[in-house]
Amino acid sequence: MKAGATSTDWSDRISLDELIRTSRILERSFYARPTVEVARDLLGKILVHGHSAGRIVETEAYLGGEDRAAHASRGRTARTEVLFGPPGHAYVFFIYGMYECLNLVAEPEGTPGCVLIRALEPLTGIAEMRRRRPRARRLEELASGPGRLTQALAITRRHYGADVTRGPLVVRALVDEPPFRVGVSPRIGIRHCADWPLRFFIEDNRFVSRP
DNA sequence: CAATAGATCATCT
DNA sequence: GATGATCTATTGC
Repeated sequence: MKAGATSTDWSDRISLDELIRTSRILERSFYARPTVEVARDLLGKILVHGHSAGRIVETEAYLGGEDRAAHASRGRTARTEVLFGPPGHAYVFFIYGMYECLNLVAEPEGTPGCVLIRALEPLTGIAEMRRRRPRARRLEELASGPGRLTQALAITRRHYGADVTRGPLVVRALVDEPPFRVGVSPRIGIRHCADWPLRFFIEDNRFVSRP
């Protein structure tokens, strides 16, 4: 693909078999670190659900305590419970009456913090993703956005609390991860702490939700 | 292009 | 009863 072009090539970039053969599941210790580090290091990792998978190209860190944009800063409730539990689990919430957002819990158990997955570069199971998001006209519209990627990978609130170190929803690391530059910016679509630099993305990647 | 309205519900005030 | 970590279609320049 040439830089600047958009893609209407809907074929898989790699087979699921080869993807699994050339990657390893991220263990829980990866997530048991400061949220900002986990958010940055999740870039380039592979999110797999069933037969569909995509490369994480954009994330945001949501902290506890002073971070009023984070759900956890409002305290421990039924919804935010998983944020205070052990790392490496999914925090999925419903918003705007229509969309689900996927987060991965970070920090050691007892300390809240999570990483919002904001955009994926589709790799495998693209036909399946397209079936779930028929409105996507280009590959760039398939999973670039927090509401879009959960639709594309069929992730719902049923995955609330799911262990992403095992099971159908997992995150893997390529053994030979291609190098990339990391960009940093304020988070998108929030009202509190709107200038904190907690959004991370792969520079010059066409699948980032907003350049 | 950019700006804006509408969809629609869990959670909290 | 208001708000929100969004997306899409539509309108207007």
